[in-house]
Amino acid sequence: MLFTTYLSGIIEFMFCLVDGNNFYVSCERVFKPYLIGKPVIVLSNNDGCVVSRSQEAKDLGIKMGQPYHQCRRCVELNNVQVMSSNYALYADISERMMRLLQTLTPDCEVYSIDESFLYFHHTQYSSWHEQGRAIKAMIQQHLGIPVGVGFGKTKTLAKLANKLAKQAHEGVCCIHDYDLNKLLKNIALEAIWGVASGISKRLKRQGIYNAYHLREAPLRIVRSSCHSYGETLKFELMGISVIPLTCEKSPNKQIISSRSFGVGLSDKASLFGALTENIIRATEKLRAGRLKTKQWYVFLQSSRFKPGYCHHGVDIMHTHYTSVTAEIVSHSLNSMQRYVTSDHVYTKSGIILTDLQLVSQIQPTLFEPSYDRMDALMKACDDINHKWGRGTITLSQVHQPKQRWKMKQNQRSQAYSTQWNDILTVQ
DNA sequence: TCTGGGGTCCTAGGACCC
DNA sequence: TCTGGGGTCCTAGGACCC
Repeated sequence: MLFTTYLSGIIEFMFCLVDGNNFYVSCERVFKPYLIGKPVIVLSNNDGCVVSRSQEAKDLGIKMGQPYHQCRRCVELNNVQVMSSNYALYADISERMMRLLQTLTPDCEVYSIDESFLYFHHTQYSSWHEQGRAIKAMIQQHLGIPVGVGFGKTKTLAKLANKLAKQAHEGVCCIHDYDLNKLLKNIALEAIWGVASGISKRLKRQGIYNAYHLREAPLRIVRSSCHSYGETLKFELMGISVIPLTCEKSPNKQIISSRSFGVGLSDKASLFGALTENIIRATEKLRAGRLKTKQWYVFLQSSRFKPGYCHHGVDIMHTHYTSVTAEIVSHSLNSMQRYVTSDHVYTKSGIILTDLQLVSQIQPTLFEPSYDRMDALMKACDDINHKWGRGTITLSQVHQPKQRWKMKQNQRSQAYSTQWNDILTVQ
């Protein structure tokens, strides 16, 4: 286990977590300023669940992950503005935000679409709080996105500081400016990064009820209930950095593409069309990561909320590494033939690519076919689709009749920053 | 009526070997 | 009647994250 040397007062380093507030809602507000100050929610694919809420919507009691149909009445009564998710827009704003943060320090780990860990050896400002205010102002000025900034001697403490920052510290908090003992006594276990109901239940059985208890608990106790994971949490809360910053993005270990249809489907053309769409998306990601796969899993499943739930999937082992869409489509559809009967009504399809390998590290076998021409063709298709928009060239021959599996996205905003046709017009 | 999607890491336990 | 011990590898499933 690696420990970062921590000599208080001699080395003044700090981890920092910058996190976009209500990120998807904030992205929508950048291009629709009339949404500012109003309750707004963003829905998941198929307009199924709530995945982002403005503060006003949170105050109305709308929960994260809540099915839309459950809060529809509240939405109507309070005139909540509802948006379908527009991931192209969020991903683009995210990329701009991360690029700005990378100008502050090379030690920057993009952790998710809306948050990054930064590591500072020292600050040129009068305090960490001032540094945080400067970061907030920079993101606000360049992108119009409000962020929270938290500082701590470990990633776990920075994460905690970020949470506190959003509650009552003008969006900035350095956790070491406060009486840490007192503070941790008021932090519930579930508020700690990496602790959810399962682990908290186990810790409570040992008499550990808050962050302070966990930090002070004997190693033997945390080990017995949570193995090395509990140990990591304890050290991180003590201010001893155990979870390192990982600036280099490691290659994916798996790639998933799955979608619900919105309606139940049982006809072969629609189901194979949906599966093909999944495979096209997954293989595009595969090639974008300069990877190939030798093993994958395709599946069809029915609604979990209806009686007679079924899940049918096939594990496919290929003879060699490939990233050719048509090849994966053809093997997958052949294997799924037996499950596509009129007896089954499915609502979701998907593919999981596993056994991924970087193209540069693949050792070809003596008897496998040459992929040079197919790889070149795939690259040309990807380039064209990237330049002229997804779907300009279809990567599979499967007949796609009415596209009944297409997502419901009734309230989607435009792709303001990634599609020429959607660019705002200034009068 | 309507209930998301995409990831990682860890552990227990089975299978197998000598 | 009594049925070893130590090791590796793989996988399913749990737990967590956003």
